[in-house]
Amino acid sequence: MDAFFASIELLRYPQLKGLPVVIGGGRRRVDEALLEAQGERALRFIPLADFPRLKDYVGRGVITTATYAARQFGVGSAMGMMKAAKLCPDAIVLPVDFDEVRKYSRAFKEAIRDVAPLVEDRGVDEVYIDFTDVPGGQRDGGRSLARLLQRSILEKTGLTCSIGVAPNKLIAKMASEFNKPNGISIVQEADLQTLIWPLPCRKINGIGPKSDAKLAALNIHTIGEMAAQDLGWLIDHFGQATGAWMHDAAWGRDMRPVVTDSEPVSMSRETTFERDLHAVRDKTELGAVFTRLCGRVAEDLQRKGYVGKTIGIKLRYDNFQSVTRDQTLAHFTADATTIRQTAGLALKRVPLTQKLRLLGVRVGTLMKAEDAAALQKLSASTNAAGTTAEEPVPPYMDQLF
DNA sequence: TCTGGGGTCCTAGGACCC
DNA sequence: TCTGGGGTCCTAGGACCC
Repeated sequence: MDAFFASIELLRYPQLKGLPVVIGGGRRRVDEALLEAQGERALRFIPLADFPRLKDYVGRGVITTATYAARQFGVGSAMGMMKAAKLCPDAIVLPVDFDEVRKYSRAFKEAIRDVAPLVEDRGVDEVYIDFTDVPGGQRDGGRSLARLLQRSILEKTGLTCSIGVAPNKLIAKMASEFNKPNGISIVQEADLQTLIWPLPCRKINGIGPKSDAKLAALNIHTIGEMAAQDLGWLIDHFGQATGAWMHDAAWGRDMRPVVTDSEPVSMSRETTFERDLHAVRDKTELGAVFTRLCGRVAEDLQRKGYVGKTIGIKLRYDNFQSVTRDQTLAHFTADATTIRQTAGLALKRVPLTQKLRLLGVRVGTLMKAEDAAALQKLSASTNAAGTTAEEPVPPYMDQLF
């Protein structure tokens, strides 16, 4: 989806069309005052001059999306708000409306599934579609179907998207970047040398800043240069798995299927404080935040019907260094109190002399709550038969089952 | 006035078991 | 007269993605 979060706000405030607008996180809702003063309904009609500007922003947020007009100023995703404010002080800044984002996310995916059912979720604003067997999918090298999808998404959401069509996910992802916004790009196997090889390695989904820097140090800057390396040489420098993957990627080879359903591995909640907190001096505040995070994770698990076995905490010191601690329970849980207690034990294993800027809680090794319940019953009956030692059922399981 | 939040996957070491 | 070869589970950190 093109500039997804920003485009959603533009539907609500059409008067912002063409202007530099950034959508930013941080819990300081810059438009709270506006909302209070005018009410949600009236906001649509407020004059431009009343919208909050980047230069007035206070807080530690980053930009999640910038409109194309804002990008002209060098402002982009993941950039700190304060830095962006220097580049484009008069850009209008709005907070992410998560409910609205989820709503449009569901809507555009539904529009796609109506046409092509094999869809892999890649986050709120991105999907892979396997349209090998969709009627008409092969016409025009896929262009007809891509156009149909764009039209249908626009009709149902008012939003535009960019589509890359290719023989596999790796190339399709790169192709989708070629014609933004509202573009279609078709890349066939024969186009590898002309369209893919000249690109910087960083364009490969999976090559991040670290790998890119390492490649650059080895004097490899383009995908073509990567493809020219021996498989053995890449393995020597990047290890068996990564080296082999890099070689395949550079040659446009990717056999990964489009995965239409997958189970979550972990659920987490984390927060960056408005100011750095000290474990001792700000003990009360920190404790309250910690408990709230545990409560929210528990809520998420219960709402989605999962239980987990590994409780983890994450914290980030004022120097931005992060540490994590894990603790695995004997039983699955989704109970806030159990999570809080276990996370508390994990927190005790971490040095707390330095100030903290972030605290997070995670629950991993997830299982569907109903499967865990079935498992519980099974082991209970085994116990009754006397084949296994009796295991006490911890109190939080009562609540669950 | 640096640097969000929610995820996945990989690696590597150690404990422990047979 | 020095110490195997699996396998699994757990933990910590880090790269990367949207």
